[in-house]
Amino acid sequence: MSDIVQRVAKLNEPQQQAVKSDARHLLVLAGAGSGKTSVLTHRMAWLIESGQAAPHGTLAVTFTNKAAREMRLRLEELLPSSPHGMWIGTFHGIAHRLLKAHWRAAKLPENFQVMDSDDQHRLVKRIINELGLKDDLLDSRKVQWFINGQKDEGIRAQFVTNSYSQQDKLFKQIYMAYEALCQRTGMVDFGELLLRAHELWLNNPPVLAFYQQQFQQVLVDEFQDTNSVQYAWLRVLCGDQVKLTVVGDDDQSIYGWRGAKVENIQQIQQDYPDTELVRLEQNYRSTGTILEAANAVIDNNTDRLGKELWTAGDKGDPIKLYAAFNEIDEARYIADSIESLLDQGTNASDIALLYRSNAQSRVLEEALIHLQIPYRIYGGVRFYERQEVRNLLSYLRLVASRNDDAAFERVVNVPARGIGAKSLENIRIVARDQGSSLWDAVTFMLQNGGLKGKAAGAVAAFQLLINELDEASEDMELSELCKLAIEASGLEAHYDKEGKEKAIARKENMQEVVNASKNYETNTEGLPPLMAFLSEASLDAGDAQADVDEDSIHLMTLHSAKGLEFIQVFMAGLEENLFPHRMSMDSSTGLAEERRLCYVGITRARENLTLSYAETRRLFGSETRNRPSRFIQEIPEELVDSVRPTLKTTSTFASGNYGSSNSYRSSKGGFSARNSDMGNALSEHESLSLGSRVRHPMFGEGVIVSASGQGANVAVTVAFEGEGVKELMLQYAKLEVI
DNA sequence: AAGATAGTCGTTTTT
DNA sequence: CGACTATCTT
Repeated sequence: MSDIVQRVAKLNEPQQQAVKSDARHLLVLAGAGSGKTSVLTHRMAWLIESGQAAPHGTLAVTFTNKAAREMRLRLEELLPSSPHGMWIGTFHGIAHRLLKAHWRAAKLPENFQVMDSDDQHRLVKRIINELGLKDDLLDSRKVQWFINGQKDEGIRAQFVTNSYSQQDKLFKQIYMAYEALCQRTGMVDFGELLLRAHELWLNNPPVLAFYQQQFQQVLVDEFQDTNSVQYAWLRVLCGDQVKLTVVGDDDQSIYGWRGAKVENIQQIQQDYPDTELVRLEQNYRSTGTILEAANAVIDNNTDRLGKELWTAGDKGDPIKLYAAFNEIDEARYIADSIESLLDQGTNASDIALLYRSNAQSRVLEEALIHLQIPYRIYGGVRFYERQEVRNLLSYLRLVASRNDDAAFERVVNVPARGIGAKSLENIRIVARDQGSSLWDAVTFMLQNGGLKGKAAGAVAAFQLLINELDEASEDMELSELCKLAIEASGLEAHYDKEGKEKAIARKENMQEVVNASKNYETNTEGLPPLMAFLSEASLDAGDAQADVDEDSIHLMTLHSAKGLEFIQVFMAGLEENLFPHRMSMDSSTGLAEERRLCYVGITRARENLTLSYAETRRLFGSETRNRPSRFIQEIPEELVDSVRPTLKTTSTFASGNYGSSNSYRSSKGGFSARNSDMGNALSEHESLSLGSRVRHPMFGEGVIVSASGQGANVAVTVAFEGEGVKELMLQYAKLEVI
């Protein structure tokens, strides 16, 4: 106890108030870098050490697995003994745990399986087909989006508001069929986990009472990210006994698109008028300059709860801004900068490279590889989303649950064993007609001669394979079962045949699954190891599996960067249409959320922040020109140091694509953006600048639209009239200025 | 039935 | 550009 008292004494005044509060409901509004996680973990330790909560009576909810792991780690440092029995996890993870424990009360099969969004999308497509609704106008992804949106709001198919719109009626019809199929095959999607967990409380008073008895303290991190169901679930759980602490920051609400409701912060004060409010506004993370920039940007949003971060620290270095010719130039600049940081002795792990969308990572990676800078990507194509990993897991899922249709469809013919589209279609029809899973349909068809010779044999062999794996699993460790599945399924031979680099990587990844499974051979909270492993695979992206040892820089989206901090931060791609992203630009709420995302990005930096944008960017196969992001302009000029000064220019930025030289226009007006300064690439070639008209002996006349490289390696992109866009090395191309 | 090839299409963020 | 589909050839 004395230990924690001493530690708490080191916190600042409002932090201590939050940690020690004995209010029944506590709302902590915590700005970026104000010690939010620290307050949360200290409070948990405080509550336990002071006897206000038993370890197993403490429930802490986070949004990401990373955050949950981090919290556990920090608690281990604070508590004399490891936090045994505490409930720490994501909303989804905790919902899953509850449903596994109370599957009967939740009206689920004991071996229900969790679907990820890819499984879900396939299922939606299948239903659209089966209902005979396949139509170019019906976008399966929109349907998926719709279903998830309804579930986020806690609305089951039958309660979807009736609408006269033809589309809404269709959506509702598909949702109904989807719900029925999931129930029939024991499949649960992400939204369903939360919805069921909520219904578990509502429909089973004894179960609810049990947990209300068990939990004395519930704590929620990143509360601004809770959606309607999560909030409802919390409210029911807390009843009029359990104490609730929530921590959040309305300025960091970046998941509105996924149903998150910032309003929950106000809602909780309405629902519980006695809620104690503590604000944490002192920032301990960033320099004065970085903080000022962040404040200036977020100040452009209206409807904020109001909060101004301040720091007692130094102003620090100015923010760097690099205006790149194109995305390759941008990547090169960033990689060069990182290299010199490393040369100066910065740890790679103190450097982060952030971007708006995953698609941006490839070019950046290439530049890093070129300079042999070790990096690690979070997110992107996640480990458990890789094709070979999913295939392997599908075999295991079938072992765990024969009714797992998603897994069945995925691997019944992978590797190819002669069960083609026709056979599968027949199986689907039987399954639909008798309302069974695909597996049961096959069993039925085999008994009744519903499948013809070749396909019948192949399907029977497949069933036998799964059954044998199941039997074998009885007396071997999980990792051995994985190994056996790789061999017996034929996946190993399948990828062996490809024999290329890719195939080798695939086999390595399958081996990685074997390794990962070893962690689940013991200590699985009462679940059978296979079950525990599979649900973890669905609920956790598997980021933790990547090589943790090497000191490497971090690459990730701005979204995944939330909650983290780095000494050096690079934010790439600050261009209109990319950041803010074009998909969120047509509404003021969308734009405000992009701005909060920018705020999140800026506040990740402790000492140095480098922003960059590219004047032209190759995206979706064609060259695009975008203006610098409005967020750049929102940062006070005096805080920014332009690496390549922006001058008035003769060119303008077209807002859309342009493919030929015709659409490249010169104009006097508009935005200030550099290009005639010629920066690194063109400065030695005095007569050339972006926008220069040139003549090539072969291609004729054209306009220079971008340039990159240095010294002898300057490359220019020229839009030739009639010949299209070409990239030329300046030292070889015989270009003549007109 | 399976593989190869051509052609189309849509492109954010994540548990 | 690349993931997915439709169509072809074997």
